[in-house]
Amino acid sequence: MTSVLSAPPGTDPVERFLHRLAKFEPLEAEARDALRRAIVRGPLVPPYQEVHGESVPDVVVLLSGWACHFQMLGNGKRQISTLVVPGDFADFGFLTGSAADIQYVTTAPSQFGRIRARQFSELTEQFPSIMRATLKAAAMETAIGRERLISLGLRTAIERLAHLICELWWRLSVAGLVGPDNSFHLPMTQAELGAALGLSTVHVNRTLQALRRRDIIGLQGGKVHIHDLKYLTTLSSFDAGYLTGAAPSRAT
Amino acid sequence: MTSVLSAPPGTDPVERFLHRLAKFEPLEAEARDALRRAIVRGPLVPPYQEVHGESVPDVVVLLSGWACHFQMLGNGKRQISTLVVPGDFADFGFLTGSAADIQYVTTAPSQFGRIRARQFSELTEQFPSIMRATLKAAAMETAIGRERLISLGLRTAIERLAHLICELWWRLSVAGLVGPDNSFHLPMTQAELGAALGLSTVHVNRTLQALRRRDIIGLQGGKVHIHDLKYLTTLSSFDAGYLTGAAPSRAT
DNA sequence: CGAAGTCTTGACTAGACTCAAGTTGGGTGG
DNA sequence: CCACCCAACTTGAGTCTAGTCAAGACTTCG
Repeated sequence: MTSVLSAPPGTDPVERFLHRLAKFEPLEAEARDALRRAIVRGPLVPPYQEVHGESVPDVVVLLSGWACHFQMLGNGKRQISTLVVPGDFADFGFLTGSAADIQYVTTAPSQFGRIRARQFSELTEQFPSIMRATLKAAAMETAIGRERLISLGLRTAIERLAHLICELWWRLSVAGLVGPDNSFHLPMTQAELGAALGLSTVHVNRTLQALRRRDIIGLQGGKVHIHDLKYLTTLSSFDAGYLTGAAPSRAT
Repeated sequence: MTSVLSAPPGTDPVERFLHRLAKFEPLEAEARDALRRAIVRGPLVPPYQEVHGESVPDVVVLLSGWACHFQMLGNGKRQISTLVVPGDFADFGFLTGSAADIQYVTTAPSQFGRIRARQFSELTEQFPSIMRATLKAAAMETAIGRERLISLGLRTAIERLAHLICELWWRLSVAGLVGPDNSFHLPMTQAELGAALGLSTVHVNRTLQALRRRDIIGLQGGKVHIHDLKYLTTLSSFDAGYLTGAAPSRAT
C-alpha cells in the first residue's frame, strides 16, 4: 500500500509543498532551491479568516491548516467548491494574471506561503519544469471539481460523503498527513460538510451516523478514523485515477 | 445590449474561434495569422461520435456543431460535465501534455479544427499572448464548472434549467450564434439535459413544461426561443460575471 | 457558570425519482 | 405513398430521499 504513496516528506511544510509539486513533474534540484528561496512564509492566520482575491495575483500556497473556496447565493445558501489541503495552491488565479476570481476561508489555524507574481514568472522561465508541474496541479484541481460534480449529479448522500472521505484520505496521504491508523484531521463542521456536498446539515448528521453505526468510520473532534477503507471505496465507487494523472479506468 | 457582445465575427468558424480567443487576450495580427495557418480543419463528424483522448494531445477546437464531456458510473448513469460550443477548445489536456483525460461525444454534426501539439507550443513561444489567451480560456472553463457545481448543489430543477439556458444564451451570443429573436440551436435531448443538470429525464420534461406554460421559453426541434430573458435571469440568479473574466458581483 | 456554536433527534413536507403506459414525429423500406 | 419503427417526448401514479422546522443535548471556552 505504501508503495503508491511513497515516503512522505519531512515535517517542514515548504518541503511538503515541494514534494507534492515534484510529484506532478520532476523538479531539478536547482528549481527546488529557487522555489525554497522564493517562498515567503506568512503568519499563522486564525480560523474563519476570509481571504479575498487581490488585484496583485501572487502565488499563494497553503502550507498548513485548511481552507475552502465557496460562493454564496442571494438566499444566503453557500456552496463550497474546493477544499484546499496543505501543499495545495490556494488558487490558480495567478496563472491568468487576472485578479483572483475566488474567495476562500480558512477553517483551521493556517499558514500560507507566498511567491511574488513577478518572481514566479521569472522562475517558470528559468525552469519550465515548474510551469509544467503547476499546470498539472491546476489540471488535477479541475479533475477534482469534475469528480465533485459527478457526486452532486448522481451519487446519494451516503455515497457523496464516502467519496469525499476517500478523496481526502488519498490527498492527505500524498501530503503525509494520514496517520498509520488511517486517521486524519478534518477541521470542518457538519454544516460545512453539507455546504461542500450539497446536503443539509441535518442530513449530513444522519448520514454520518449511518456510517458510524456500520462501523465504517469514526468522526469526532475534527478527526476521522477510517475503519473500513475498502467498504468506503466500493460504496462510493471511488477511483483515485483522477488524483494521479493516470488514465481513467472508469466505466466499461 | 449589443455593446457587451460586440459585433460577432463573420461566418467562418475559424474566424469565430480567433474572435473568441482574442476576447480573452488581444492577439497581434501576426499571431492570428499564424493560428489561421496552423489550424487544420477536420471532416464533418456525425452525431454521437465518441472522441477519445489520444496519447498525442493535439490542440482540438470545436469549429461547428456541439459536443459534451461526460463520465459514466458503474450503474450506467451518466453525468455530462462540460458543454462544448463552437469556438471552444474541445479539452485542455494539451496544456499538461499528458494524455487527454477526458472523453467527449458530439451531439450534432460537428467539425473540429486541430493544431499539432509541437506546432502549438512553438506558437506560444513566439506569441506569448496566445498562451495567455489559452490559459484564460481554461480559467473560464473552470469557472463554468464551478457555476455548474453551484447549480447542482443549491439550485432547484427549474433554476438549474433556467441557469443553463442563460449560460448558453450568453456563450452563444459571444460566438455569434444567437438569432435576433433570442433563439439558438440546442442539439440535446431531454435525457442529455438531465445528464447535464443532474435530473431525471422525466423531471426535465416537466420542468421544461413549467417554463413553457409560463411562456418564458419555447423549445422544439432542438431550437430554443427565449421569450423572457429577464425572468430567466432573475429566476436562476444568473450573473454573467464568470463568463467575462470580470470581478464577480455575487453575494453581498 | 453561562453562552454560543455544534451536534443530535423527531415529525412533517416536498422536490425529484421510478415505473409504466401512452403519444408524437421523423425516417425507412416495401 | 403509405405502413411501420424507433427514438424522443409526454403523462400519471406512487415512492422515497433529502429538506425544513423545531426542540433539546453536548462541548468548548471565556
